[in-house]
Amino acid sequence: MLPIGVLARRTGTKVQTIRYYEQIGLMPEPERTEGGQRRYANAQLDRLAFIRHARQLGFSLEAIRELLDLSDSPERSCAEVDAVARRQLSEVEARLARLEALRAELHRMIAECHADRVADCRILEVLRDHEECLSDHAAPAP
Amino acid sequence: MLPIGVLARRTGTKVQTIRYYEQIGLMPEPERTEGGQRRYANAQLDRLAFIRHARQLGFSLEAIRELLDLSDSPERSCAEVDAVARRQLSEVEARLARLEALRAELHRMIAECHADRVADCRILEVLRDHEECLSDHAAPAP
DNA sequence: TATGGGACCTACAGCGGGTGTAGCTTCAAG
DNA sequence: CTTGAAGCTACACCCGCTGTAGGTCCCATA
Repeated sequence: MLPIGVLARRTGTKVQTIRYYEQIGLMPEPERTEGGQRRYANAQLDRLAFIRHARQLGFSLEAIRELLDLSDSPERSCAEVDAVARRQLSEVEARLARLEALRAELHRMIAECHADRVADCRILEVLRDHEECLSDHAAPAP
Repeated sequence: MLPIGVLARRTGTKVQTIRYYEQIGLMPEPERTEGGQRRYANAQLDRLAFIRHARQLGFSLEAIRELLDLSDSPERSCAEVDAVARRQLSEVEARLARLEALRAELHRMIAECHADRVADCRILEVLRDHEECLSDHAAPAP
């Protein structure tokens, strides 16, 4: 039975984050010592590792909740898991596309500026005047 | 003198967002009618357009504050403006790199899964077991 | 000039996904 | 038995907004 700090170290999570996951129902309430401290079984360690890994891949906590639910019913079709992963992939691809447009615009802005004084700075000019901007870029990555 | 709603429409900003910018000191306090409603001059319209455009390019409100300050002193060197833009560019590039790694991993996960049942799903397996993962990916885009 | 209804006002709560702090209590090694 | 690290709860805060409640103002039309 592991105390929360060990769980934290082994999964690269902050202690507060683990308590936060418990609060939002992503981690189950663990056993407690007589003094009220949390003690985790190995299953909880695995679950937390799963959560962290999915977070690193950019899955939202809601998507992770869904994946965990699915993973608890091993006889069901894995098409749903596939769908969650594909959705995540297309979100990542959308963000990539937006960021690539931003990179291009920033590049252009910077390359165009050969001024010395702020008054003649192309960068500020482009920011001031949307017309000078090539893309009508979408919002930045969330 | 424009009421807040007109400013909002012309810059594609929500009314609440403009009030929020005022609250955090990014937009100046405008004049008011006798009844207490905000009335903006054209300079404020330009300033808001600048802010929105910079936001679309992914600049943080802090960076925008810096750019606005710089743009208020036209005799200064524009090297500082350049630095802010380059910083933004490298942040965008870092996010791009991370997202590209994530995309590759998600692709691989999805491609490898030919299972029917959740029990044999490769996607969940990879998520469960970090060792199966190629990259030791950084955190997702913030 | 009265009225109606859209636009405006303030104040505050909430989103996601945590992080940080204060002020305690508990655990375990020496 | 002491001590200090680690744990506990409760709450505030980060960013960048967005939404809501409950009220007030403005101005075009009748």
